[in-house]
Amino acid sequence: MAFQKERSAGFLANHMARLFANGLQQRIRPLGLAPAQFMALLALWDEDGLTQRELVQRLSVEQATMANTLIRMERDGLIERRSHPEDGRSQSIHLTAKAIALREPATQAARSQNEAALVDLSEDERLVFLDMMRRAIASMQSG
Amino acid sequence: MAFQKERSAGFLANHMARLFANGLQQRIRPLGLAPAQFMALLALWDEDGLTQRELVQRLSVEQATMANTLIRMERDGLIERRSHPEDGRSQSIHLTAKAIALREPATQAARSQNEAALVDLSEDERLVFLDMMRRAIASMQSG
DNA sequence: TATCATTGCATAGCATGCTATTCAACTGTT
DNA sequence: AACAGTTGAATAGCATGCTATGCAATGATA
Repeated sequence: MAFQKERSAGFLANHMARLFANGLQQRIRPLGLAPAQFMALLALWDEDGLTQRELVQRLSVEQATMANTLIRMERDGLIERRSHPEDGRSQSIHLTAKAIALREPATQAARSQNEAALVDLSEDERLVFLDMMRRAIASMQSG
Repeated sequence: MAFQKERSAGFLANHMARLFANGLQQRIRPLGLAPAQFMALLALWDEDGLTQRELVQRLSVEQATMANTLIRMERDGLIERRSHPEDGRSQSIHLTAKAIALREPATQAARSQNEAALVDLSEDERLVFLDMMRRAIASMQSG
């Protein structure tokens, strides 16, 4: 029996995630944001002054990935780093006024992209869909 | 109302796709394959001798992305290019014996990864899940 | 206290994916 | 045949993500 990519959850997940990322990128590019920067901002809008390690935990990416994203965010004037008073190894990451001001337009762009993706699903189906994704994530994380 | 990433389809899709890719990578690394190479092989196992343009259409990636993947596949001895008899611009992409031999173990690895991801979903739920992903993909492609 | 392990972060190197650009080969039209 | 437009592919440049290393600061322990 042949392996059919259209019946493969992994293939579909990859394709879907690329479309999400591309769509979000189109919408937030005018704001001067890239998708991974937006993800980091989500965590920082919720709680400013996190350390790199805490961002890594909240976004489930590798430390090296976050380090590079933070370099680009600092370059783009979205964050500044302050030395941590209690631990000379770590820094706390703080939003600039520019980044704070982007909260509403950026989250609105993300909501708009989610809506575009789920437009064909009913309200009930959307809840089921999100739940199934969470369950797949949990299975892959534990396994 | 705050934007909550755990309720965002895009955020979950990104996370899920990364876990799929990482899991597949672990499983096919011993075969000397990378995830994007596996995706290209899926199309070529099904139909050998495709052109780069045809691969682009089947896998829904940009031409430049496929060009780079093919460079790595040629480097790794998975494909060879033959000049197209009817069009001097294009080449047909052919599998090597090495790539042909990888079909069974590689597709088995992918099936295994899909199973690990969906282990918590019933057979009916899996069908619903795949269908919802296809619908989200269709919505984002058309919109 | 001297040593060893752990932890937080930076860096190198690579794969994947994108946009933009370039170039050569093909097509169609005049 | 000559020109313009189209198409197939390569390349440059960048973002995101990963693994593997290295290093300095911290902690724990003999």
